[in-house]
Amino acid sequence: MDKPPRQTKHELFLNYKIWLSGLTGNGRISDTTFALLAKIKELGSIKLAAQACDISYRKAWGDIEEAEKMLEYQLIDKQRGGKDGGHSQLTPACLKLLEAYDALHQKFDDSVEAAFEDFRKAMLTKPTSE
Amino acid sequence: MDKPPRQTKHELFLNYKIWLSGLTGNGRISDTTFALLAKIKELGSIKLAAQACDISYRKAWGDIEEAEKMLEYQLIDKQRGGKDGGHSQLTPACLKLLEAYDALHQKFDDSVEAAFEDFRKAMLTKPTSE
DNA sequence: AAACGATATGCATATTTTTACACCTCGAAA
DNA sequence: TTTCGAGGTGTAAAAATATGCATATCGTTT
Repeated sequence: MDKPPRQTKHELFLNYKIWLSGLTGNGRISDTTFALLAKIKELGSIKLAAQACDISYRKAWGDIEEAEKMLEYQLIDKQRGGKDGGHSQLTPACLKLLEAYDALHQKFDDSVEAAFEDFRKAMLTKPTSE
Repeated sequence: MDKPPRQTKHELFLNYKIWLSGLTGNGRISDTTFALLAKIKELGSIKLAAQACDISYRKAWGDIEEAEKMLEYQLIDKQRGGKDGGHSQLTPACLKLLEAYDALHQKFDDSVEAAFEDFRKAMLTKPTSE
């Protein structure tokens, strides 16, 4: 789920993770949840998306429930029943959120790139105090 | 330990965490470990620093060991024995690392501020697809 | 050489997070 | 009206993390 980290001297890598939370702090929409949403958009099913993301259906469902409770709006239009059992698709609000998050993530990547480059350079200099 | 998150519409907050890892991925130097190192620098003792950071000595020691194993160089000069029992101080290499990390974190904060502002604005617009 | 207190370490016990599994619900299509 | 398979839900098991506790080690100071 996490982006492949960047290397520096001493075989050191920088990693990061971002997530959204509500006021109370309990409840979060993590990277993995967004990945799940993206897969639901692609595959049209929570079950298939969970499999694709290599997490249990139970966790997938719980994460979505938590996110919807936190945001206080629907992320997914869920259709149950039918010969095919059912299917799911993202709500317009969810698509918007997903887009905004993707853009946010991209900006993060760029920023991290720059910041880590400075870090790498700093690690090549002598310490200011002994 | 994590920075206080920023708010947007829907009482939404952005959180993030950064950490360093080695090649294998097992082993990490987290924000809390850097905070611990900073406290050791300030207090001259792993025990006191662990108390100040509100973590167990056991965890503090484990985190340091893990970090040193990962980096393959000493972060702390540990002195055992003596009337006072012993004390610890950061190595020059650790001081350098700490400085570089602090700068990295600051740049990160600034970038996050800007990126989240864009995110917040994006969330106020209509979705591109229905 | 005895004492003191922080470093050092194993291990058993929480706590948190994730998975596994059982079982029910739904409703279009056969 | 029966069937089918995904949606939906509780709960126990498992895995990953963190904590607590006991105990040994070290070496300067007294």
